[in-house]
Amino acid sequence: MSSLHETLTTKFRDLILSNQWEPGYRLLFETELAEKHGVSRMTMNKVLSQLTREGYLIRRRKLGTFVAQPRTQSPVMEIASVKTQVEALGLNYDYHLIDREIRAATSNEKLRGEIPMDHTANVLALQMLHSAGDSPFCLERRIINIDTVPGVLDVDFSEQTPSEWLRQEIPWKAAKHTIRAVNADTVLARGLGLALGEACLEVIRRTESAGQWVTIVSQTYPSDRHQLVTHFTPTGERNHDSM
Amino acid sequence: MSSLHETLTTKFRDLILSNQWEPGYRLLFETELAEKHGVSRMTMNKVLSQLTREGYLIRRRKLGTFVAQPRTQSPVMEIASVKTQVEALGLNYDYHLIDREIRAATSNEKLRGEIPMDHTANVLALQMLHSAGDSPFCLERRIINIDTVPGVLDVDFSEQTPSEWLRQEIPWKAAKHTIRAVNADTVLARGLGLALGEACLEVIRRTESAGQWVTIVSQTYPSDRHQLVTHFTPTGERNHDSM
DNA sequence: GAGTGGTCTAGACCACCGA
DNA sequence: CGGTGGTCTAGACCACTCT
Repeated sequence: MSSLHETLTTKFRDLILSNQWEPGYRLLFETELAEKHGVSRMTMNKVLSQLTREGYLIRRRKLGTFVAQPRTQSPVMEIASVKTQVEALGLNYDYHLIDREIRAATSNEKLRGEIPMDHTANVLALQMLHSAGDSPFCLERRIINIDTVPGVLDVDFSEQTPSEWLRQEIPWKAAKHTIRAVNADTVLARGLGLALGEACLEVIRRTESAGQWVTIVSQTYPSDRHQLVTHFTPTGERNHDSM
Repeated sequence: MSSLHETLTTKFRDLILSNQWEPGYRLLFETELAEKHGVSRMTMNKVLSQLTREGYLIRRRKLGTFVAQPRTQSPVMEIASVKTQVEALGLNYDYHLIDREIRAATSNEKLRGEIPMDHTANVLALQMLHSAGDSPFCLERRIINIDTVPGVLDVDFSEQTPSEWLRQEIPWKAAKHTIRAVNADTVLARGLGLALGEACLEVIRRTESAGQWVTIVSQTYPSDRHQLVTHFTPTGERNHDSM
């Protein structure tokens, strides 16, 4: 934390994560930044190289250094995008909005620790079904924090999935995934066309941006239509696919 | 791939991954390495710093630079270590070897692509039950590639779990996880004390080292006793817990 | 052609830590 | 105290790419 390049690295990273430097923003040139912050060009280069390695910046000769677009194509997001999963299987993707309501957060949602206890404002609750080639593929139940996503009430989610819309709207978000197995209850069985009690894989994703929760989504798949695949290396680099 | 420091970085990384530089091995000092490879100290420092960031090296002033121990404590391994999971719950951990046999790989295992079709040698097949405070917690079914783990046939796995033993024996291994939901069949139901058909979370891990498969393990948990948690950030850094 | 990032060097000073 | 890693600098040359 004490060295010059580390200080500058965290400073720049924070500016990007807090969206004060928006995706696409062109930074000053390396020499200008070095002079402005009173360091040598080598030191500033260390900072910019590191942030480039971390994926925050994109550098192009002659053009300059730019804040990267958040990785919408990253393996993380592949898990999220049901549409991509279905199309990867060579099947027609379709989705259908089942329900949309504006309501208070339930105490159940608060008790699970997903929403702060003192969150009193209403949330937008959506329920939808993703299908692959005429057969149901995934039942999605989502709530959205209206405060953190201004304008969300005006969007018609019957044409664009909330996942797609939010991805464009909220850059640099962090997520927590919880994965578990559940037996199909009546809602799931009817929605997904399964027998009661059939094993399903449920992926719950809680998304944060700038320290605030944005959306919480539960996506439930029939076990025979979905599994998660993850690759690990000893140093902690990982890749995720969905199958 | 063309720059000096990148070439040296991959060269050193390969030496570590292939175990030619074993964990704990002390490298030459920075100045010596620089001279030996005909580069400046700054360039060699870039190489060593990068590999330290990646977790391959550990550097200590005055002592020197050492190859790191593979991360036995990493989040990846936490998923693997059932013992750690149980103890994190504050429960007594115990495990029991149910079955051990030496047999040919089944065509089923080969067809799933987990084992090369031309693998004709026998494998060691183990089946065991992990329990948490007197109640069953996880049913584990494992096969081990005898060729890649010399001495495995002499080990008594009734005292030490194969997971622990293999972790010490095979450093720098890569793994692929497949996660899915299954209904409890008769074997699972009896082993885990569940009703037939209850939803279970199955984690299948295929481990490789130096390009060869080492072990394939399936760990099945009752859905109410286990779920996976994963944290994501926009740049692709991830952390895994198990709950 | 011109300007930017990419890389490398030689040298320097310092902090830390083990002896 | 001495040696090692950690860091920073000033300067240099090159490659790439846009104009």
